[in-house]
This record gives sequence, structure tokens and C-alpha cells, in this order.
Amino acid sequence: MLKITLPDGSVKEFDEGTSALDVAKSISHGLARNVLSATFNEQTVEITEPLPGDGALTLHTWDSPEGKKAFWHSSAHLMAQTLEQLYPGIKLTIGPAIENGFYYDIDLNGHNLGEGDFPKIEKKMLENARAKSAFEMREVSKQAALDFYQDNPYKTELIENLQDGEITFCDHAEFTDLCRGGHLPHTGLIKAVKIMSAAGAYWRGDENNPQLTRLYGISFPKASMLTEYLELLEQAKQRDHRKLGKELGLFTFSQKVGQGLPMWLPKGAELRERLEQFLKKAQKAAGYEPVITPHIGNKKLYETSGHYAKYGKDSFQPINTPEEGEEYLLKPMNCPHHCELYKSEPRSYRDLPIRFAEFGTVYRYEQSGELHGLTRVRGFTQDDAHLFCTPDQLKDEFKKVIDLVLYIFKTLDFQEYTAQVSLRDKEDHSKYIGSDENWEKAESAIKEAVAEKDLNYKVEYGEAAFYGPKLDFMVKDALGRQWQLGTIQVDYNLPERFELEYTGADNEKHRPVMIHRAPFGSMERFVAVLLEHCAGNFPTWLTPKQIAILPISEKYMQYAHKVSDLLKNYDLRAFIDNRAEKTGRKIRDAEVSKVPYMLIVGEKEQETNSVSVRLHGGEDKGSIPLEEFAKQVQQKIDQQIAAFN
RNA sequence: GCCUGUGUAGCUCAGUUGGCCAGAGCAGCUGAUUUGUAAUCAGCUGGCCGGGGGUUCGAAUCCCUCCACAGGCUCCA
Repeated sequence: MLKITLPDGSVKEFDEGTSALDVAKSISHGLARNVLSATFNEQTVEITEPLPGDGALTLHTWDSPEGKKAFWHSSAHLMAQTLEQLYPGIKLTIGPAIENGFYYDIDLNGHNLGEGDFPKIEKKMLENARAKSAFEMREVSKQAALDFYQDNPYKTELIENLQDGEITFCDHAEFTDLCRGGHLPHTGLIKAVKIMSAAGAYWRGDENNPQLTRLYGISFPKASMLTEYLELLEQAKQRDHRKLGKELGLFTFSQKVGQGLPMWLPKGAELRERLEQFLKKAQKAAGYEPVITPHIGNKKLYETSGHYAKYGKDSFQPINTPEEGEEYLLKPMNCPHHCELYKSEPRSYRDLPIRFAEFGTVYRYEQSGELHGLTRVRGFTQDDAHLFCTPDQLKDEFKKVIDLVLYIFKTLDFQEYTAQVSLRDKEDHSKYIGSDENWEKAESAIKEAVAEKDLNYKVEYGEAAFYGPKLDFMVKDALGRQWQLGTIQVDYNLPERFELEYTGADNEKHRPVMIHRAPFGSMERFVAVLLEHCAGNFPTWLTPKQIAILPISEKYMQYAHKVSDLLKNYDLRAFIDNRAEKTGRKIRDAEVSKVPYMLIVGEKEQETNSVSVRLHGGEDKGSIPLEEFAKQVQQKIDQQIAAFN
């Protein structure tokens, strides 16, 4: 007999040879129909195979990530089977389940594959699915596996790295694949498939390796789920910052100016300025001092910082002067300039911490394939600051920066965020500069600060900047997509390289520690993320046009001006729609341009010195006395943007 | 940079077995309308069909090449 412990803690007995699927059947028919995969003693098992002994069993359905994983993993097999049928001679490599679906990397061996081929692949996949072929695992010897894949160098490479005894194949129908396991019982559960895109991907992610074709797909147990998923994608497209940015007249690009160089239109510039003012105010309260430094710097500056050695060849190339031997770089970062500011006079421990803040525009030559709207550009403005402090002050300063970042997220309504502590690669230290000792000090300062701030965070090794570890903040937008925004980085290396010093209480010279930080990250990326987060409906304090005044007809224009003047006195941003259009039209246009408040003014309002208020989205607030309305909006704004302290 | 795809008016898009002067809606302009909670009517303007080269009697349509954009890979100070 087998003793099986279920997640609710109950223990049930089963005959030897019982599978996870049998267990599901014993619980309910519904569960048996819906179970997709199983975890046994924390290991993924095939749900149709006998359980190996006593233990804890968890059954997974579509509602759990494990269930989806098995579903998509199995779908990858199905796609591979289909591709082999359609394109004989192709070489399969790897095909994992991913967050939304699955992919398979294939060496097409001369075949060509584009979007036009997707429907026929989808059709054939569904045909294969309907055969309800069972997925069956079997163990193979290393030699047998190598023999099977003698024409496939990719699979052989994978097998070479495995031990005899741990190599398994998975069969379904006539198709066989090297596989670790975790499948659906049979292909028939896959009811809807969609090939999403074809893309190039290097074998093992290394650009020196051959480029394979990566086919992305997604599949579902119900056709309606696919429709829903495609609708969700459509929604995401609607709030794409590139689309909204154009519609709202915030920014633009010009081929003539150059790739990846965003230009801010008046409304966008106004928005950005407002964000900057907001942060400047908070930074002032937090003891930062604004500084301004030039857009270019002598190449030697970046040789000192180490950036030139690391990024020089892949950057915008140096600017030459009429004088021989002088070379300047467009600044790719602000820190070397700020280090020189620090050095402009002798510093005492009494001066520290020093916090230099600058909205500094920097230029980086990103690879052309990497450019994307405002989130990935070649010229952008960082809300940068560099904090110089004593080693003793480090942790405290770090915590204060965390507070500032969280204040910004809260004000801008990013409720869900996660923090990522990025540390050095555990084994390979060659890509980093600086001593092991300094790295360890910096890493533990971050870990402690984060622990004391009680942040929800994860640790990633190998994600650190080359000069120091960092804490990155990721936010989720309204559609659940993750974006990296703010960053806080500890740096012992630049102070070393720039020979920064302060005189301590002991009258000796000491080296300060630096913190680089940018809560928004870059103004460009932040505006992009904010746009997508709020679907273009900015909070009232931030939006370029807060109030649309819509006179019913020309007769009320004078009153409309009176309303406008009064709102101006309250520091509210209103405009009059003075076109000879019907009210319905004016409302529609204000709705489309996402103005939060619409004031309809006609005879009634003029007589009672009031306004008829309609909110963006359609809510009718009825008539409100003019001054009262202004006060209400002002109050609302004050709530939205509470002060930092 | 590499792979795959896309590029027609300010915007969204029709138009490709190669064939009259390349179309629509919206926006813009002009005029009429003076309007009460998501589009008033009419007229007009606007395009080297991404750039260059080629095939052809003839190219938005076929071929080559460059550029930009999109998705992905690689990268991200």
C-alpha cells in the first residue's frame, strides 16, 4: 500500500502502481478531468505513471502555474512534432514553457518560415492534438541517446552534459524528444493553439553560435481562453505608450534627427517638467543640492572612471576639437562629473553626506535592434543624484533613498512593486572592477538596509553593475507587466578611482562611499511606464489640461472666460473649447483627449454662477457653484500629491 | 549588430494575377449651423505609395539595396 499525503494534510492509502491521475479520480471526476500535472515529494512527476512510494502529492490544474507549465511544455512537444511533419530534416534544440506560452528553437536546415506559415502549423497542431496521443517517458542510455541524435549537434551537446541514468525521452504518437518530463496525460487536452511570432535566437544565447529560429506559441484548454488572451493583448496595445504618446501629443521621433532620440512636444515637456518639480521638491526636503554639469566631458574623465575601457568602443565616438589630441565624449553618465564637483574643494567629515542631484541628459549608443519607444533610447535624462558619505553613514543613507523611492511610487499610484537586490556573479568576478573586500562591504550594506526596511525583495546574482551592487525597483503596470524603474547603487570604486577624500575627526584622510540613485530611472522611461500604467489618464496634478470649459453656444463665451479666469487664480489649468460645435462633440473631444474635468456652461450656469461638472469617463456631478468646484479640485490635488517628509 | 516581418495623406487603413490621372474615414482649411453630457452639414486642400537602383511598353504592386519601425536574440554604465 502507498500512503499519499494530500495538500490539505489528509493521508489516503492506495494500491501499488497507483498514478497521480488515479488519485485525482478517487477524489472527484471533475478533478480527474482537469488535472494537468502533479508534484510528488516536491518533484515533478508524470501524472499517468505509478507513484514510486509514500509521499506528498499536489495535483495541478490550469489555475496553477505548474499546471500551465505542463500544458505549455506539452504543447511545445506538439509543435515540434508538427514542425517535423511539415518540414522534414529540421533539427530541434530546446523548447521550454515560458510565462505566457512556450517556444521552440529550431535549426530549420534551409527551410524558410514566416508569419504566412503560422495558420497551417496551427491547423496541423490541432489535428495532431485531436489524436489524443499519450505522452510517455522512458529512460535511455547515454549511448542510445547520442545514437538517436547523431545528426543533431544541438541535442548531442545537451546529452553530453548529462549523466547516464538521468537521460529520458518522451514519446507521443510517432514523435520522440529528449525531455526531463512533466507532461499532460495526452495531447487531446490542447484545444486551442496560436503561433505568436517567429524570431531569431542564438544557440545557447551566444551570438557566436549559429542563429536558430525561435517559434513562440501559446495554447489553451478551451478555445474561448485563446480569444480572451488575444483580447487582452489588444488591450495592452491600446495603452501602448508609443500610441498614447502620439495621440496625446507628448513626444515624437524624427528620422532626420536620428534613431532613438526622442523629442518632447510642448505637452510632454510640460508633463515632464511637472514630474521634475515634484521630485526636486522632495529632494530638497531630503537634503539634496541641485548641481548642473555639461553634456560632454574629456575622454580622460571616462578613462579614469573605467567606463571608457568597458563601453568606449560601443559608444558614440569621441568628439574631436580643432586642437590636436583633445577628445571629448558625449556624457554617458553623470557620476564622473559629480566626482569632480566633490573634488572642487577639500571635504570634512562634517560636510558629509553630500548629495548632488541633477537631471542630467546622457547619451548611450544602444544597439539599433534594442531601441523601443521611450523605454530604450539613445539620449535620455536621468533623475540622477550621487551621495557621498562615510562608510558609517552608508546604510542609513541607503535607507533614506529607499524611502524617497517608495514615496514616489506611492504618489504615482504604483501599488505593486518588487525590489531586486543585484549582486555579483558568484563565481565569475572578472567582469567587475574593485576589490573583493569593498564588494562584500557594499553587498552587505544593501542587504541590511533592505532587510531593515522590510522590503519584499529577491536576490539576483550576476546582475550587479560592473562597479557595484544595486537595488532595483520593478513595478507592475495595470496589465501585470513588469518594468524596471528606480535604481540605487552602492559604489566603492569610483571614489577610489577619482581619489575622493574627506578629513575625518582623527585628522586623517578617508575615502567616502558613493551612492548612485535614480528613483524614476530616466524621465523618458518613467513617462512611458506611467503612460501605460494609467492608460494616459494622468492624475490631475500631472495632466497637461486639467479642465475643459465647454460653452453651450457663443452666447456664453463671456461667462466661460470668467470661469477660466477664476480657475487660473486657483492655479488650475483650464481651456475653453470655443469652436462652433455642438456640446456632444466638445464632450467627445475632451473625453478622447483624456481631460479629467469637463465644465458645461450655459444659461443656467451663467445665472447661478456655477458650472455643470462631468468627469472623464462620463460621471455627471451636476451643477456646482464655481468657487466650490475650484476648491474641490484643489483639495483633490493636494491629496494626490502629499509632501515628502 | 543578427533573425523575422512591416512601411500608401498629419492619423487609421483600402488598393498587389503589374494597366484609366492612387482611394476612404478622421484630422486640417472655408462656409453654413448657435447647439445641454461621446462625432451637425457641405465644399476644398492634402500623397515622389519610406529612399535609391533594376526588370518591363507600363511598377504602390516583381527583383536588388539602403533607411526607419515592430517582435525576438544579444546587450544595457
